[in-house]
Amino acid sequence: MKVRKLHDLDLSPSGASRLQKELAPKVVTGPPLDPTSINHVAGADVSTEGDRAYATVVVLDFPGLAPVEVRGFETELTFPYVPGLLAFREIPAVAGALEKVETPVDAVIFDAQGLAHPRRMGLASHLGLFLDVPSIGCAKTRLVGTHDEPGREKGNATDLVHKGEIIGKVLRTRSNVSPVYVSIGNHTDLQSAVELVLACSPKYRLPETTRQAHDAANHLRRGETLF
DNA sequence: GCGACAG
DNA sequence: ATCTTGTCGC
Repeated sequence: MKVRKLHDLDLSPSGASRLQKELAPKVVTGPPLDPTSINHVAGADVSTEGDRAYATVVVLDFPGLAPVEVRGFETELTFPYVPGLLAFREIPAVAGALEKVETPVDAVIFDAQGLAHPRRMGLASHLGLFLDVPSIGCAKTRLVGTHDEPGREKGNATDLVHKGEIIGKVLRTRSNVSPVYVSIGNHTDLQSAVELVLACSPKYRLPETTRQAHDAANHLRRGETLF
């Protein structure tokens, strides 16, 4: 998969925050995704151990969700975890794994926020700026924004609002499980993002993409086999 | 100043 | 993210 040349991410926290503000206007919201034309969906995740990062990307056929390709990339972590600056810590590792993907992918779902970020530049949007395919953010917990509790049945969702803007959706992917936070990464719209995440979560709370990528990342970290 | 805070 | 046992509920 092509990952455009990314700028230096080795900045100071304040410099990183400034960069996010100037990149935010570059995100393209829309157009909608046509599920019919989606043949492959990818999921990415990172497992860490000390200062080492183990990133993986799993490509699943769609709508079957069977894995067709798994890639891993290991590198050193140079940036600390700072709420709001996760991209600067994990992008180097994830980008390395994405570059190894050979299967044509139609959309990527990241285990992070997209526009649902204080400066509208979560990892899914940031990395999405360097990809030619639509990206989506699907996080397990909230970073910013307020929302009402979505209905308890699968498919229910409420708006995630921040500073008067709808920055994402709080989606119940299964009945009676805690909801996930879905937001636009780049090159797609919120409606499509929600539908794709739902289509990828037929059995578990988290989409199959993130579940499998998470498993693969742990395998990589423990030096086990990747598919 | 206090509390919140993706992974 | 990672460290960790049992336990409550569908």
